Amino acid sequence: MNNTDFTKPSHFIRDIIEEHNRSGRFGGKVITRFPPEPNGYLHIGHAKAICIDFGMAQEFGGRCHLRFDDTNPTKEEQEYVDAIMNDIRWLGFEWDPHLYFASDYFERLYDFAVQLIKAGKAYVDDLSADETRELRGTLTEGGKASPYRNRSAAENLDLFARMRAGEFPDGSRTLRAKIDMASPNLNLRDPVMYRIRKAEHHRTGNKWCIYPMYDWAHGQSDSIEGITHSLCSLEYEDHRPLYDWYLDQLGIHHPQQIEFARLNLTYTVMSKRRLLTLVEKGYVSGWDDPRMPTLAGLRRRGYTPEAIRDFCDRIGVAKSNSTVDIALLEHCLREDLNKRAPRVMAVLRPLKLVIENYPEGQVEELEAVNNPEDPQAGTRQVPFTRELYIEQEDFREDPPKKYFRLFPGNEVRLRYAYIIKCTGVVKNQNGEIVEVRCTYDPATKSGTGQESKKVKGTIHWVSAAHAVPAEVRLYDYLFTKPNPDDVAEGEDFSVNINPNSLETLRACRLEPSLASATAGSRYQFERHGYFIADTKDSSTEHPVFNRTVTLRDTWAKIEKTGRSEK
RNA sequence: UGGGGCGUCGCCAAGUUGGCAAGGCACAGGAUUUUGGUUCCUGCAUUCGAAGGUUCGAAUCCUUCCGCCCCAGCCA
Repeated sequence: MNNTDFTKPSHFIRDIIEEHNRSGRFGGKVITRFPPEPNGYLHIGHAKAICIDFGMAQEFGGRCHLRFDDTNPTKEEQEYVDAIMNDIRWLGFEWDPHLYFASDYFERLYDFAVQLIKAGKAYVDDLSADETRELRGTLTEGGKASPYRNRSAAENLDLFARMRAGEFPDGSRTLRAKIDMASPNLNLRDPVMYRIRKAEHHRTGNKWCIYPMYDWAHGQSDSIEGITHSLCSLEYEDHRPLYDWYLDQLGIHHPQQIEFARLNLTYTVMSKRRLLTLVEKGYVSGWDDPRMPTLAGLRRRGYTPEAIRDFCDRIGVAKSNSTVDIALLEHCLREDLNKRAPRVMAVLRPLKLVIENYPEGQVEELEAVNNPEDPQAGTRQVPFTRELYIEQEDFREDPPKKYFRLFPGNEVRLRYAYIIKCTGVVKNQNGEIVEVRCTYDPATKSGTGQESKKVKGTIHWVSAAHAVPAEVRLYDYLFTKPNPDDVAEGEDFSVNINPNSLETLRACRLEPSLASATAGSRYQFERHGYFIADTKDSSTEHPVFNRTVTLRDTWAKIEKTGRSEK
C-alpha cells in the first residue's frame, strides 16, 4: 500500500519477460504457474516463489495457475493439497479457476510417450534401479547404453502398454528417453520417464500403476496449460536442456523455463527434511508451531500476509545463493503492525505498585489512545486505581546509569495517568521485593493540559482489581546460530536448537479491554511488542497470547553493551 | 579431473550501449516523543573475488587464476 509510489527495481526475470513481450515470442501473454508437490507444508521460501509466480503474472496482466505436481503416489496426500490452497489464499493470491493437477494429464502424458516411442525416442528398459545407476556413469565419465536400448518401436509399444496394464512388478521396467548416454549433463543420459508403482494415488486411485517422473510430467503439463514462463529454482538449471528436449521432440507449445535462487533465512532451516525432523522429534508442537517458518506457523505467530509479501518484494530476485538476514523480515512485520495494531497495556511480569496518597476504592476512567499512528482508531477508557501492577523490569532498587524507570526517589509517568514518585519498597522475609510504594501528583493527570512537569520515563500499568489474567508465550529464534548447519563434525543441526525459544508466562495481567479479544486479533502491548490471541488455545476464560515480534529495544541494547555503565 | 551456475558494503541487491558505485536491512550518532516504540536528519564500498591486459576512461570488454553452490533418485 505504501510502496506503489516508487518504481520497483527491475530483476532479470522481469527483464526477460519484457524482452519476450517486445519480440512477441508469446504474443504478449504471461501465464505462469506455482507447482507445489502435495507432500508437505508451505514455508516462507515457498512464499517467495508464490510472490514471483503470481506477481509476474499480475504485473503483466496475465494469470498464474496452481498446479499440484502429484506424480508420486507414495508421498502425496489430500491433506497437504487443502493446506497448501489455504496458505496461498491467506498469502493473498488467487488462482481460480485455474486449479490443475499433473495427475489430470496422465492420459495425455501417456499418449505423448507413445508418440516418442513411435519416433524411436523412447524405449522400455528392463534394467533394475541398481543396474541403471551402474550404467549411468559418473560425473566425469559417460555412461553405457542399456542392452535394451535398441528395441524396435513395436516391441516398445507392446511392452509399454503391458506396463500400463499392470503385467510387470514394481521396479521391473521403466520407460526411458533415448537421448545421449555420453552427455556431460547427467539428466540427458536416457532419463527415466515412467516407473512402475502399484500404489494408490490420492486422486486417480488405482487407475494407474505407471507414474511419470518429474521431468517428463512438468514440461508437458506446462505446455498443455499454455504456460509461457515456467519459473523455478536454481537446481533445475541442469534440467532445462531436458525440459527443452521433450518439448522439441513432441513439437508442442514450448514455455521458457527460468531459474532463480531460493530463499534462505538466518536462524532458520527451510528444507522439508529438517522441518519434518523438528516436528517428529518434538522440538516444536507441530507444523503450525509459531516458531516454524511454515506459513501456518508464521500465521499463528501473528505475521501478516502483507508483511510477508513486502518482504518478498524487498529481497529481490536473482541467481546467487543468498541468506537473507531475518531482521529484514522482522522489519517488514513491525512496519506493517505499527500502522495497524491497536495499542494496549499488558503487564507480563507483575509487580504490585501502591499509590499511598490515592484514595482507596476510587476508580478513574482514563482516556487512552488506541493507535498514535492512526487517528481513526480512536480512544478507549482504562480504569485507574490505588493498587496497580507494573512490570518487574520497570523497577530497580539499585538502578544503573541512564535508567529512566522507577527507583526509590525517582519520578516516572504512568502512561495516560499521573506522575508518581517512588517512596520505597516492601520486601518479604527472603528479601525479595513484593511491593513498590509511591505517591502521585494529582496535578499531572494526562490530558488535562496542566501537566507541565516533564519526566524521563513513562511506564505502563494495569489496575490490579480490573486486570484480566492471561497466559503469554514469548517466542525467540528456534536456533542459536545464524546458520543452524554450523556444527562440528558428526553433529547435526539439532545441537543448535535454542532451548529458550519458548518462554511461557502464566501470571500476566492485561488491561480490561482485552477481555473481549477474539482469537487471531493482533495488538501492540505497549513497550513490549506485537502479540496475537492464539487461534488454537485462546479463549475468553483463558486468554493466550503469542508474541509475534518485540518492539525495537534501544534500552536493552544499551544495557547489553554496557553503555549504561558510564 | 565432466557439466551447469554464482562471486558489488556485515546481510540482501541495482548497475543492460564502458564515463567514473542506487536503494533496503543492520549498525553508529543526533532531533522530536506521555511507548528507551514511531518519525526525522546524519554517517556507513577511492571500491566491485584476484591478477594482468585493451581504453583518455572498466564493476561493466579480453585473458588467466581463486572461491562458493548444484548434478551420478525408478524424488520433486
